[in-house]
Amino acid sequence: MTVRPSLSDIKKCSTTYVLAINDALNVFQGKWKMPIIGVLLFGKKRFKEISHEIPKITPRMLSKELKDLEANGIVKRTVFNTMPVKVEYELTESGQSLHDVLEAMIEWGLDHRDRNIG
Amino acid sequence: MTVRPSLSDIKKCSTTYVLAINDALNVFQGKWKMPIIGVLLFGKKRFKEISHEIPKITPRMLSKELKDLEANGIVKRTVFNTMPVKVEYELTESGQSLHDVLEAMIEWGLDHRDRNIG
DNA sequence: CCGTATCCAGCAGGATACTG
DNA sequence: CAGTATCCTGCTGGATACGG
Repeated sequence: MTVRPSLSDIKKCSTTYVLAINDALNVFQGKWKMPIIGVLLFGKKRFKEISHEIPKITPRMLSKELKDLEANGIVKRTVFNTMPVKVEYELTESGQSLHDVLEAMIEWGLDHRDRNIG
Repeated sequence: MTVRPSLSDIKKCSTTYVLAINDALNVFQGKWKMPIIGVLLFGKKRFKEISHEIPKITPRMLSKELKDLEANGIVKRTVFNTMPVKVEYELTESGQSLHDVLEAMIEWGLDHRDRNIG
């Protein structure tokens, strides 16, 4: 287990965390990547299943985003030579570790909506 | 304090959290918003100060992003009628509550870099 | 079932110069 | 100091149709 300075301790080296933020953003920025990761946090899924759980995503975008995520080591793709073909997507360790980020985002999203409506 | 289902409990209503994710993304998506919020988490700052702590950001982008954040209730802008003019930016309550999201992102960014290098 | 190909609009964001 | 104005490029992402 690595000991890491907390946010309030890195005041002095202010650009350090800006780089880390950019690393994170480069990986999951965009309209669809986080929703995809969110779906895959529940386990392996096939292309059609992911597509079905994310409203309005087109096959073009889903395909493209899955490739990006695979290239960044977030998602693993497995092809089964059955007939017809079966393809499964699952999160790598890196991908699974995005759980905390995603949960923080969801929590904040719900709170923010509460604040701006109720 | 509101009781909220954890990520693993909302499996059944799968689209609920997709909406929350989108709420969050709509607010802080983009190359500069999170870095700006990160800087402001350390306290009130003037335009020039923010600009100085975020490498490579142009005044055009900083101005635009600050306006967006203000419109979304994340940032508060205060003008002092001194000579020359002084303007201070600070986070609202909503903005401050992004602390957890940001810290999760930073933590993940550092870990991800470790994994892909060391 | 699991995608690709093609086309296209809109916007994010950079460069540069200028203003109250 | 705190921004605006203008111009421009490339990416993001939607629509639609087709292929292995």
